[in-house]
Amino acid sequence: MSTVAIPRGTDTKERLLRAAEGIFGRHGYAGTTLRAVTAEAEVNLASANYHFGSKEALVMEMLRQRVAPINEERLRLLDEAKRKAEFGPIPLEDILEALIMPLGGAARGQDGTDLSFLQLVGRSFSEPAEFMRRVHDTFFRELAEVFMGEIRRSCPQATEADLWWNLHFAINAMLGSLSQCRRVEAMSNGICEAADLDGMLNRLVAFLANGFQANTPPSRTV
Amino acid sequence: MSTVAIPRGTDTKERLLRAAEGIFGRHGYAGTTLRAVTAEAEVNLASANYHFGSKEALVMEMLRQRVAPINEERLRLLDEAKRKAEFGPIPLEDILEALIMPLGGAARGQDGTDLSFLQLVGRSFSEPAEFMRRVHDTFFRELAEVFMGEIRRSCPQATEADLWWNLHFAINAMLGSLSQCRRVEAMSNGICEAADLDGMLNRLVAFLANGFQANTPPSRTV
DNA sequence: GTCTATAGAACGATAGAC
DNA sequence: GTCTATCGTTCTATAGAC
Repeated sequence: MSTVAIPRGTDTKERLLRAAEGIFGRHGYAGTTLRAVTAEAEVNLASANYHFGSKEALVMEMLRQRVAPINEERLRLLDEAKRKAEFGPIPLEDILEALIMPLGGAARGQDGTDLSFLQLVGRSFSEPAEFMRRVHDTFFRELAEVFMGEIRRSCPQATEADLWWNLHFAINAMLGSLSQCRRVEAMSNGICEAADLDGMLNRLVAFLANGFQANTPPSRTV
Repeated sequence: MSTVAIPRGTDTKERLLRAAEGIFGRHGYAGTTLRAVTAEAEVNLASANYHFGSKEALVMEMLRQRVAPINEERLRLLDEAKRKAEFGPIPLEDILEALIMPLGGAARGQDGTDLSFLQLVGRSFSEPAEFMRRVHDTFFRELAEVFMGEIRRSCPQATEADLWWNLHFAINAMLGSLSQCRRVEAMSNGICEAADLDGMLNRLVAFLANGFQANTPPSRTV
């Protein structure tokens, strides 16, 4: 059930955050109980409320600490790509790489690839809990604006609606495909391996870059 | 909070299924309580267990009744496209339309477009609950095999790994984008309208058809 | 089939000793 | 900061009257 045990010597607050990450990623917010978190963290039940005040605050803090560095890395890579393009339009592939690759980096811990982390990120986006959607929207909205600025410069022929729809499809394809990456193994009878993180991410970038070429389609009847 | 009231005269079992659909779509399995379902259905709390035996059985039955007709329609459209192509390779757009458009049809009830239904379908795929993933995999695996057969014939140049990865991306983009379609409105400041179901689905088909052109990408370092 | 009532377990949160 | 103990709530599920 548990993944890798949290090392001894880690203090209670940190143990709680790490345990919450695993449980929340596996069971979602409503399915996460403080009893399960404190058991996995091997700390007292009361310590969760002592350190964070509430279940909601614990999960929020966990999410914030995890998402913030990823977004920073995304902006760093985007900036790097901008300079590489000598401040002209950035190739679409490079923009998508800046968006996607930091997820791979964050999933690669010292104990090898941690696919459950991708599940965590995906779940945080599709959570039914209202407060979580609000926070995640806030996190993501700024980032989306910045990325959209570069995408717009790289696709001058597309309309605003084209661009936003395609970005919407790309974001959801990214989060869904990565968080559900175990399914592709079952579906393909093992032909595809989710553990090949680089292969997966490169394929995803290629798929989305192609998808982004789609513009307003002609009306279609089925 | 509630959507459209369930009409009078509907029998208890049906009322429960309809109410479960709304609540589950909005709050997920763990967040769905029989109290909320029976309250929305305006029936007695005990009736849920009387008619279905358990919360799990109720949600399963609701899902089964909803997903089965959609999959039938998908196969019907695929067959129609096959005949239209005179049993040669089907254009990729037509295959994707057969996969996607039935979701739009199912979301269009007599009371206009019901976007919460798309949320329900998306949620059923990303549910953390183990039993639900198992069932959904079963539902979907057969369908994926059939569709993959046609996709394979339409993309003879692609490797098996290419095809399965791209199908994986397409399925997740479809479910994620549709179930989270409200976000695109917020993100784009109203430029994109999720209520324009046809526009959304046509754009999605175009995006995914382009994405599918992507094959094994060259190794890439970031 | 539909109700009331409640069993029995799990939940988040907290009071208060150490 | 960490514990035990427990409060008050909510949950699924069921027993039993009608």
